[in-house]
Amino acid sequence: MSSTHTHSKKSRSLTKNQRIVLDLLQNSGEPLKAYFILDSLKKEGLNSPLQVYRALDKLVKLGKIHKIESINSFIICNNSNCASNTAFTICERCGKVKEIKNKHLKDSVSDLVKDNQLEITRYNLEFYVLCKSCKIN
Amino acid sequence: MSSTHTHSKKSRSLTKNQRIVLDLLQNSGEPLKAYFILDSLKKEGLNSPLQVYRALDKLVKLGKIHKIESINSFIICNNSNCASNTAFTICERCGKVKEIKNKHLKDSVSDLVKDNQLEITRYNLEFYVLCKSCKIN
DNA sequence: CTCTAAGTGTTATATTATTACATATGTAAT
DNA sequence: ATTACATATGTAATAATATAACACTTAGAG
Repeated sequence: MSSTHTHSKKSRSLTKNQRIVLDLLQNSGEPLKAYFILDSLKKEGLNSPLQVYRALDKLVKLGKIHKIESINSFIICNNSNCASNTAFTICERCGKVKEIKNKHLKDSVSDLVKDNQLEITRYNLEFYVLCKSCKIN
Repeated sequence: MSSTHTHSKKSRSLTKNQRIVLDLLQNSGEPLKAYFILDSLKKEGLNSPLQVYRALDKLVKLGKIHKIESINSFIICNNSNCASNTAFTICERCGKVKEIKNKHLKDSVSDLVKDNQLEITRYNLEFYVLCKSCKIN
């Protein structure tokens, strides 16, 4: 169908499936599970787990989303360019997840990685916390 | 049966299932998957996944083993008392996993956690690396 | 001995993720 | 435009990982 709209030279533009999965994660802001994403996007035409996993894989590779390993969930990347490095806090009580934006923390990690002569290609840091509202109650 | 051997007051002694799972992980030294453990211990009398998962859960709680989230595997704890805090390197090429024993690194993490006013209850750090032998070849 | 917490054994099922294969699409080079 | 190639798609089947539910047993404290 008339594919003459402005797609210019950007081979980086996302496909339809990648787009709708990214949009959902963007709008949610929370970590979502693959099968929840599938259910949510049935009406958009997603029918099988594979369609979701393929989109997720691609988005992870592009650095647009992250996988939080310990809860098998995916979340939009809030940093402009964290590449494949991730750092999260996860509330042990309510499960709330936040990406750590703190540049100082990330720099510190980078430093201590160097100090310890680890040749790191990337890292995934999961800090379990008691979040503010859970601490109060 | 005669349970008159010296179990003294230590209610901390492991049960049979916990024991054989721990022994397997101890002897292996590598990360093992739950269903691999199940297969390996069929001859010892383990018949169902649940028996394995229950033993693993308990051993994790006791701090005797760790779960490496990103590969759904379990590994013996090499540190005397890392509680539930874990730090691993994972080779991106061969998959080899090593627990980071480096006290300096762990101290540094603790420090920067304090510096950043994160109230951490525990953490799981996964550093992806290119291990020595993979770097050479 | 009795109570209780923890562990066991088993079946069934839920959740998470991949394999395989045929088809379609986008991009670049001819 | 035609070919070639990498990437993406759609679909069905299945693999891999983990938990629920239930009846029963064991170990240790009082």
